Amino acid sequence: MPELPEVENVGRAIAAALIGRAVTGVKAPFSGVLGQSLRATRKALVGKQLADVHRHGKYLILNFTGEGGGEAHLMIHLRMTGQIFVMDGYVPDKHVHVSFDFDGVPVHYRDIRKFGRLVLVEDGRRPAALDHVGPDMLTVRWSEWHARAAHRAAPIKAVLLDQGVAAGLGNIYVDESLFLARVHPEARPRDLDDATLREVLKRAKQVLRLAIKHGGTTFMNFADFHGRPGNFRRKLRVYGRGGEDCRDCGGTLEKTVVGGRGTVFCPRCQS
DNA sequence: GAATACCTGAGC
DNA sequence: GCTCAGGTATTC
Repeated sequence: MPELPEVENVGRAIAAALIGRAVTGVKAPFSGVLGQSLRATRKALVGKQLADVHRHGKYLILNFTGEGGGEAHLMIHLRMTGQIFVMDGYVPDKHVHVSFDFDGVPVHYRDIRKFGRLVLVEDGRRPAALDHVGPDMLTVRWSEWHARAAHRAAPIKAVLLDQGVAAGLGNIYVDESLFLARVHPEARPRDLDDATLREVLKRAKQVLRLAIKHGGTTFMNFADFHGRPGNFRRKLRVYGRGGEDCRDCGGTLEKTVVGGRGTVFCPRCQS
């Protein structure tokens, strides 16, 4: 499941491989993942070159510029199973829904569940589509996050997943952050003191940074650009380990549902 | 603020 | 053949 670290790595890979190259063609065997028609997408992108790649939370925005100064901005959200491949010899299968040609370099968008979207937007950094999305989790300041989160009565896990508070955490890294901060997923932010909340934010940023460094987590579907899995999975402390031993205290990790999501935590360490 | 729709593959 | 997984938009 791509969350902020996986999206960051995809964005970096796209930037490294494609900046300076122009879109020369777009095909879409399944155009349902496009926010606009294939025709409109072609019209906006063909002939323009990739100038930079911007990430906000789990959203990527590819910014294009044309010869005559025209611009286009393609916002990508991979949701659950979206992948982008730029590999020599890659043969698209039935899950590849859109393929771009960048001056002869093929770029494929693959998405088993078709949840992801590639949408043309009007702005390269803060399009209207992101109005309801909070600041990026990696860079949000304590004061800003505190103002948005500290009064909330919902379980802290739900608040961390709420992209309107701060954007980027998904189910994996929320469970990991709360374990590292030693906070119970059902604890309510308004009942927690500032030192504890500060610890949660600090640990969330720490786990995101570390996961970026390790190429992200491959659990079900994530693979980088070249088809390689991320290797953060072996660093996971709780996610996917329900019923197994806590790596800190040796107790048994518990699996429950919080805010409608599968949740793993250590009842002894996170009290 | 909670339930539902969107999808498909994996694992019973 | 059924259930589960889950990010987000939408709807109650």
